[in-house]
Amino acid sequence: MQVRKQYPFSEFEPKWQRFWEENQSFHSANPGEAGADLPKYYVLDMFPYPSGAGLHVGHLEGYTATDIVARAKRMQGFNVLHPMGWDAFGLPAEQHAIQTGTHPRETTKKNIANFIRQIKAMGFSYDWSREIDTTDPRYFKWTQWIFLQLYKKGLAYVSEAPVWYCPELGTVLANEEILQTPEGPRSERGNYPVERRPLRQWMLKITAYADRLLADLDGLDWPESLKEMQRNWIGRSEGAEIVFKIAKVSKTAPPAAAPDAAKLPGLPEHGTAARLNIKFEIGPDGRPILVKRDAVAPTSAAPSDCGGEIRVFTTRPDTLFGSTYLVLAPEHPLVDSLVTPDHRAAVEAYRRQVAAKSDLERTDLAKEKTGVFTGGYALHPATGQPVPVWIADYVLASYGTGAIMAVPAHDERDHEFARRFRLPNVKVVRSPEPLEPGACYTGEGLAIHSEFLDGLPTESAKRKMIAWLEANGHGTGRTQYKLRDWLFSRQRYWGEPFPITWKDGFHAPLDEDALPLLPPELDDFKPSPEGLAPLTKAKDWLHLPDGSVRETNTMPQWAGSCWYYLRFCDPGNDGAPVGAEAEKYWMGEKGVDLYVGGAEHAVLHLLYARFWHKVLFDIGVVTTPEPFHKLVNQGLILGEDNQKMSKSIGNVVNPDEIVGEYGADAVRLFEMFMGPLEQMKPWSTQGVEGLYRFLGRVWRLVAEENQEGEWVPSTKLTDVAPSEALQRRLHETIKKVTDDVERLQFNTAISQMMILVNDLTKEEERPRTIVEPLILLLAPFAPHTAEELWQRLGHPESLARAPWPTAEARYLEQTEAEVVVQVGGKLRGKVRVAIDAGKEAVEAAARAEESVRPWVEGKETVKVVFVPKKLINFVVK
RNA sequence: GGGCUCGUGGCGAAACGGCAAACGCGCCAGACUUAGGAUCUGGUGGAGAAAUCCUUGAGGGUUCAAGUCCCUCCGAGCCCA
Repeated sequence: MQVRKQYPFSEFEPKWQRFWEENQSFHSANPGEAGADLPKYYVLDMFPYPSGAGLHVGHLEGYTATDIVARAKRMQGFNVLHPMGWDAFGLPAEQHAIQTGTHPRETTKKNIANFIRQIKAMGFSYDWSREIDTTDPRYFKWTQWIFLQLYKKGLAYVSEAPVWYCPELGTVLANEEILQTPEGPRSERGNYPVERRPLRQWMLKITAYADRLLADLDGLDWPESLKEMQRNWIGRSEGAEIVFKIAKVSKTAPPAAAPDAAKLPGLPEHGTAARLNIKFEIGPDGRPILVKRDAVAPTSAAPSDCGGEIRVFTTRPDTLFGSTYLVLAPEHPLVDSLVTPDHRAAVEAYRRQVAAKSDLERTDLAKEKTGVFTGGYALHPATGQPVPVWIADYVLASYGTGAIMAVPAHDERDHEFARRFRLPNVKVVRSPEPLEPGACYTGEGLAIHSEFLDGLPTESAKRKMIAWLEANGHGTGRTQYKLRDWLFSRQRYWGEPFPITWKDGFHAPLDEDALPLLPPELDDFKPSPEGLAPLTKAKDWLHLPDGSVRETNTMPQWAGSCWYYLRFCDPGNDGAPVGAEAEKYWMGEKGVDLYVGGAEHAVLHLLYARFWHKVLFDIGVVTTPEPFHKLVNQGLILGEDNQKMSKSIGNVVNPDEIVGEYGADAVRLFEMFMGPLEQMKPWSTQGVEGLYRFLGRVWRLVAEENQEGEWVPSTKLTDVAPSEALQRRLHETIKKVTDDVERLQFNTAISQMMILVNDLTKEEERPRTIVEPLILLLAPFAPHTAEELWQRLGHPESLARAPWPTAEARYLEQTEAEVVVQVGGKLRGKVRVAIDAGKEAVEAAARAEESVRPWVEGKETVKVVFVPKKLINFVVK
């Protein structure tokens, strides 16, 4: 049964969408165009991956929030940049291509068309002339160009890195597609086992920017929790790298000869590992592990590989004298040369045991520390005494140098391990307060039992130890980052090809005027069984006349999203990623003024984009060091059952249906009314109905239905002068809505408009001078309804750029105030007094108040607290 | 295990240290109606006949005054390990 609509949204919503499109109502003026003299405001959504599933209500939340800001700012006299585009390279379309043979371009095109339909049905005020698509050659030409700039600055290098490979699917997978399960790592798709395989990879040297990425966080208007996540991800720790000489090696195993690289699984046919200065050893699992990387960019982070000494990293060099043993990661390359014959069996057994464990088991579930003694010893650099070398899985090969000096007295994990294996414990820091005997103290204090450090507080002890290490050649001060270089290549078809060729084992960049480099046409998108990229199949494309071959990896999906906000400023520019003038105007001092998107991008996208932006800043393409000034994460929208929306539970809300039933404006309002933008909150279709009713009430302020069922001007809407109370309510509303939009508190802005509408509904005659500003305030939230009512009120022009109402102080002024009377902090009554009444006057009025008198009479008043216009509190005995 | 965020009616939520629960959903009653799952009006945290008392995860503290600030604990979520 078709329920009668309260207002004809299904007629006027498409009508205004058409109007806005035909009139280009939301065109943003670039420098040189009319309108560019206005101050700019850049409000950006994280552009979506156009999936086959279409938009969900979570997208709509962020998009509605930014749209409200964009529309309000336009009315407030800003030249607003509010664009939309497509992060359209990606795995699902390629996976679909592998299964069906449909070219990813076709799937992508179809999905984008669907997204556009859904977005336009919501009435978002995007400037569609700026639409960009990362898979468009006119766009990725510049993605490739930026890669070349990174390459030329030495920030792109080749390495041999292990990647996840799934034999069952015949493809490599990104980290995000791997699930950690109790049975070990598995593919998200299909739940097949996956394994690490070393493949030639491009890396981007984001670590070179670690310090700036960390330092510049401070000036950003981002959620503190998000900044903290980035800080943790970068993971800067200051300390020292300390060298322990190996005391005696009972059996020196000759280093495993580098096997013929071409025979290694997964190496490209034109593999040139040896010339790339890549060296392998055979790991404990029989697989090759990388020990040395590309000579183009040697990294100092490689585990110590020159036998004879063990390098450890510590943040507490001041505790060196308390170090009683060393621990290597079981995978550490030095283990083989350290282990003595009588310990070899135990070490091998332990390594097998560790290899079988998932990372989860190694860390979280491993309550009891495990490890074995290698039989080997190292010399303590300060005391010259031999210290035993153990291996244990609580030390990870991938962090620091893959080796630690254990200080049981002052590190929890070392303490636990030492107790379990009865290793000695030497206290070298005195805690300011006495501790229980045998306790582990990890805080700061004065150094003891540390010879030349004795008596120094921790900070100076650290400095002095580093100086001593450096002076005596036992180590150096060092800053360590958890952040590692960015693995930038994928063995995929549907991504940007690298503008790189190979010849005789050397890579060379393509000329900039050869860009864009298009991917070859293929009809089979499967990677080869060895995990080679699909591009290797396109022999014509691969081989160049001069005998060189093209790079066959493609860039990851992150690449296109690293700079799209710049392209929006100047999308048609054929000579540069963004023109200088457009960049200067739109990216201004603060870059993007407001950026809204999901918290799932808190680290990767936002860190990668900041990195690229800084590189572009260094080469003069952009004028600010940071891209996004203010960032807000919209909260997740749960299903009506309070669970995460998922197909399998069947609680997914389809926006098309809801929009069809209640209209886009009701959905927009509800999305904002649910609660604070940043908060996680459940969907409620009944709640949409509430906002639908609200819009119906607003509609009926202006229009009423006649006998024929037509909407005609309401007879109750008149030119009567508003009451003082109504006038005040309007100006309160203007003030609150204006402030709340600025603070992105849309839920309370809507509440305030509801209060005004409720007041108006009760009036026999509704003054036009109140209703008109209300419609303008509502316009950013419910633009179709507002436009339609604005027109019905007799305005020929769209209100998209109508001036925003201003709250006038004279209507907000009060002559009287209601003062709360408390006795002993409890509410006992209220008195109305003149707005400027002083303490004495209010006290007298309060004491005279009937409801108050019994509580104060006959009692001694100790104190009277008076807050003008608010409260008076009698403290009695 | 560590870090961060958060616990308020039946539900979503409001609340510069100053009247807890605005606004909406739901529910109850009334009006208008042939009708109401439309609209309009009123009510709606708990106990109590009332005066009044109790109430913001639990417990403590600071303050004339605490949902809000501080400490301990419990629980949830996110991130990291």
